[in-house]
Amino acid sequence: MPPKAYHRKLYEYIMEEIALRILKGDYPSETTLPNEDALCKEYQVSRGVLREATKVLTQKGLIQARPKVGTLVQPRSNWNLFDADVLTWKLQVDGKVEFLRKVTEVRRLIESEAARCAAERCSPTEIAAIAEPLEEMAEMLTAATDGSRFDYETYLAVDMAFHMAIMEASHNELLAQIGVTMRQAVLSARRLDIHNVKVLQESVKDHRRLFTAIQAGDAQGAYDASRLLFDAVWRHLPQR
Amino acid sequence: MPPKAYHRKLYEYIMEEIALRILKGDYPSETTLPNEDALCKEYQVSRGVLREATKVLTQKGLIQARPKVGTLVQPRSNWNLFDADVLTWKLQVDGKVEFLRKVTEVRRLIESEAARCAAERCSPTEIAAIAEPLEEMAEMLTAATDGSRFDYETYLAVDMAFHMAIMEASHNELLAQIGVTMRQAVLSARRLDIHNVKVLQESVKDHRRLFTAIQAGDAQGAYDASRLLFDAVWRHLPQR
DNA sequence: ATCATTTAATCGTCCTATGATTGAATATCC
DNA sequence: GGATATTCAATCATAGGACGATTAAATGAT
Repeated sequence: MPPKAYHRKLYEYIMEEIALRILKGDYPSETTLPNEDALCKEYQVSRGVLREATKVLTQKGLIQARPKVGTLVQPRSNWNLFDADVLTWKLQVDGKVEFLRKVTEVRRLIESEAARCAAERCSPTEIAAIAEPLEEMAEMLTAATDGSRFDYETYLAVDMAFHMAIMEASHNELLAQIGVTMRQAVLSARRLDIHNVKVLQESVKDHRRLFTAIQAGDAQGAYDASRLLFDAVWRHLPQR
Repeated sequence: MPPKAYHRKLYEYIMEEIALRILKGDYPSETTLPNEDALCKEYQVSRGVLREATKVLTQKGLIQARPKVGTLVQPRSNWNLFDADVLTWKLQVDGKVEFLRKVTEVRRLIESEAARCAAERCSPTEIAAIAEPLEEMAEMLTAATDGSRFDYETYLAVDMAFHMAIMEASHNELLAQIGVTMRQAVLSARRLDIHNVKVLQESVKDHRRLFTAIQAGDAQGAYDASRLLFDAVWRHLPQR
């Protein structure tokens, strides 16, 4: 069953397989998974591999093994929501819009605060690291006036670099990591989202305003600009 | 070596053992751990157990295994900071004060926002769930005027219950989980901190103000009250 | 000197056997 | 008959050994 083409480790494949089945409800909460031997047969892997997969899933809060009774699927309230994988899985197959709104709520909170901190604390080097992807974004969009040859994937990567640079500049690695993880989770889940170049061109103005405020050391301005950006994100969120 | 008294699983013991040695610098960043056979001998466990431990540590971002070269200790920038274990370990043996300040910074951000959301959204049931531990806190402190028989551990648990109830009432499980995890990490790391009953009695007023605002649906008031509480925490943080 | 080949170290995977834990069935005793 | 102790069986937990896959480094060929 395990396709030869995967370069990921076998246990990662099995882990995701089981996780998705839990997410989809194939293995309902509060019930037990098939026992280890059965799972090994089903997925055609050794017990060692299976156990590595389940250990990690345990750590993510999806399951909990007990001798004699089996491996229990944990209720959603136990899931480790700021595990990058869980977040991605949940956004992909689960509640969709409602949860996405909650993630966005937290992202706005975190990233705006990071912007404020960045304005207060960042160094010239860090300012340059923020400026560079910003310029690239602007270039890509002006070059895209003809409508065609616009590489959306690349644009997303550059946009990500811009925001990551700001979070790094907050000098609070905890803040940065929360923000980056959530941004990545959302990115991978909603890839093909805003294809409207015009909307993106609008948003560049706001990006630039955010950068200018950080550069000027204007903490409140940076905070406000970041909130503004998220207001736009909020508006483009799918409506229920 | 593994003490028989542990009820934790063996791999958890080994995992923590290795993690702490990484934290303490016994296994420096960018170097490789001893190979699997050597580690098995050293810790007197089977390879399966060792591998379960390393899989989880990989997931936490502390190490990364590659064939032929070995298991590399990852730089701190790769560590999964909002993994509850990593957070606890880091607070226990690592940078201490500086990192604690950063955690507190994020906690204030998260918990205050949660308080705001709770004020806007919480149900009567949830209000009751917040009120109960608050009353208990007050009782414990008034009963403690004689100075002696004050159970600090219990008090901490009740205080935790109060704040957890608020975060639950935010109706954003993501927000709640970030807040709760950080609070627990800090709790286990700094247990014996404020033993001054008088300080606690002061803080009850602020707790009550926070509760009243939530009960009244006063979002801004709840937010402000929460910030005030954290200002007090901030003042009692060890000075460098 | 450059490139291809071989080698060896290490992790990756599989297999089988045995131990430990614990819920449930059974037997014992009052 | 009911409570308590005992036995049983299912499941995970741990051990140990064997072989495969990957790849950095040593070696050899051009």
